[in-house]
Amino acid sequence: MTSRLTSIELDTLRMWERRYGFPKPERSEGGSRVYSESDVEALNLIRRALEIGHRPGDVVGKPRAELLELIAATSQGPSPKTGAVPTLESLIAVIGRDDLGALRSELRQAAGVLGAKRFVTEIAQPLALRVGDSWVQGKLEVRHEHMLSECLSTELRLLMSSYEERARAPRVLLTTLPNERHRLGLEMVEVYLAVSHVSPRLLGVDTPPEQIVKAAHGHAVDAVGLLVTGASDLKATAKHVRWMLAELPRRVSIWIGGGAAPELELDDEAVRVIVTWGDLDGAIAALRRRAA
Amino acid sequence: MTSRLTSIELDTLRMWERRYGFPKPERSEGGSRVYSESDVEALNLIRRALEIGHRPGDVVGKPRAELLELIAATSQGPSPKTGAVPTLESLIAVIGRDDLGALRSELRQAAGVLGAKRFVTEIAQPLALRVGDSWVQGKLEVRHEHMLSECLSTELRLLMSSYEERARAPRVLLTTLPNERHRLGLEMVEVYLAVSHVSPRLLGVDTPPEQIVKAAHGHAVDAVGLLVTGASDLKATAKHVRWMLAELPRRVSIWIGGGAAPELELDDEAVRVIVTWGDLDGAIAALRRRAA
DNA sequence: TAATCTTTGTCCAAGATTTGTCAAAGGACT
DNA sequence: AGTCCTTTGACAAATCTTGGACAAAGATTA
Repeated sequence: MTSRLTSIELDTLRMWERRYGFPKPERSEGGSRVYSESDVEALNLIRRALEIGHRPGDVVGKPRAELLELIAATSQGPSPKTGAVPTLESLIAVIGRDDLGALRSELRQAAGVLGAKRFVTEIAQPLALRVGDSWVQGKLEVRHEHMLSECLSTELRLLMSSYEERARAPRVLLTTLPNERHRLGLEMVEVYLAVSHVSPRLLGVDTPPEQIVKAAHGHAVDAVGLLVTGASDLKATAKHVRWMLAELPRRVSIWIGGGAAPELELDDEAVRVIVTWGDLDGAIAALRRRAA
Repeated sequence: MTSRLTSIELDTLRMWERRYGFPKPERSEGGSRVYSESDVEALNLIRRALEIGHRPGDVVGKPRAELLELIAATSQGPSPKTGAVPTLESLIAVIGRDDLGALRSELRQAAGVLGAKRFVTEIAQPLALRVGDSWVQGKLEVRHEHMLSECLSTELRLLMSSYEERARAPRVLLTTLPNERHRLGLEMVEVYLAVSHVSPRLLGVDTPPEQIVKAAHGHAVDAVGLLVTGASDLKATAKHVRWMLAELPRRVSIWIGGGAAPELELDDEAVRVIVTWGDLDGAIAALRRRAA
């Protein structure tokens, strides 16, 4: 029987057996190789180790425990708790050099040292702001902003992946209205909420109001968070929000965040305007009071 | 009476009886074979075992218990620890229920069991396709597609985070031209490239051509990969690509992927049209040959 | 950057075994 | 006669085995 269970080429298996002495299957009467279950399991681990960059000579033949350790080690990455946090200036310099590798590792390190919350408030948000400004001033270009967005997005999602869903936590749906495509801010809020023991439901950007309302029902959320930047059409946004206010149950409040949020001038007690991280803390506290 | 209940050729059954002594049916007065019910059952088990890849000589004649064990071992994975991979149907059902938590954990598990490459080609890409179709058919709604995009994006970036930068690997810049906002495909390609030991540089979507060219220089890439879906303006895209061909160094090739890629009809040896994963493999191989 | 060495996957060949299909010939029944 | 099933022999196709050879990818060095 060919061991197709591992999606490893037959020739490769033979070569490993010849060179490294593993796997060493039993033989049936005719001489055919019969692989044991533990061999198959080990081969699957080896395959994963190879995918993340290890070399066959180093991993083929190692015991299961060691393989598991290897895989776990790289998937979480070494998080040195020491070392200086990079400054915004140095990060901007790295971005200007198109140095993707350096940017990634600096951000990763900052996230490890500072923790999720401070990474968002002290690095991610101000850095995005400053790079945006630099672009306006002509010091950086669009591609630099794109590169930073990608890296920050990756880091933020990495941070998110370590948070477990909490059963009793209040839920907040995060999204933007049509024609508003700034996803980065949403992801920062997502992490911030997760750290604050609120369960965020990120729905992506550019979502029609009726879909937001349906999703609010489907996810049984306690609040809907919208991000509004200067790029949005304020009049259309205000109309959409008013429509949603009428459609949503009364216990669901609407959070409107972003620089352009105050300009909407929506006057309703179910609407909360959020500009600073402090405002967000306030909104979270209000949500908990209501729940209690 | 022929036992066609098993969809096994008559001659084959005879041969098995001759060679392995199984099945050994009773005879009617005239000498015709009369198969028992348990024989039929065993033959069906054997057929399943053969489909998995076992050889007739090894499985024909084995007792039922052993056959069941063999089938169970492979159908639910090599060991009890690694459970079954969720099917596309079950995933779509989870999405339709707005069950974010379940979707996340199913995807995470699938990625762990299948490995990065197979997760992309067997889960992420087909699932995105089917959910898109379901949306068109009215079975799912936009918010479901949004939710899936977010979850897939998270998983893909998680997979990316375990790859280490390779010094000598060829580099490919990944992005889309203006007004093309499908990022998910880009992220799938990013992971696929990383697995293939090519260093991807994801620049985000909606990037002006002159910025792409500058980034290609800044990152010193060997190829520029663009994703073109049906949503793109084909004429504008073709114009942009031709402009970039003139501006980029000759050694930098342009990869054009996505369903709408062939319709561009760009005839240039520096341009590679990529529709299937196999095409991508070919492009990677060509890149390596050129580098040597 | 280019040259060199090591590692590693794939391909090839020749031989042994396994395995499905075909053909021939005989018997039983309609 | 014609049909169906039987037994038996033969054989080609497929799959496995052991090795050798080689080119490509990666790491190392100058």
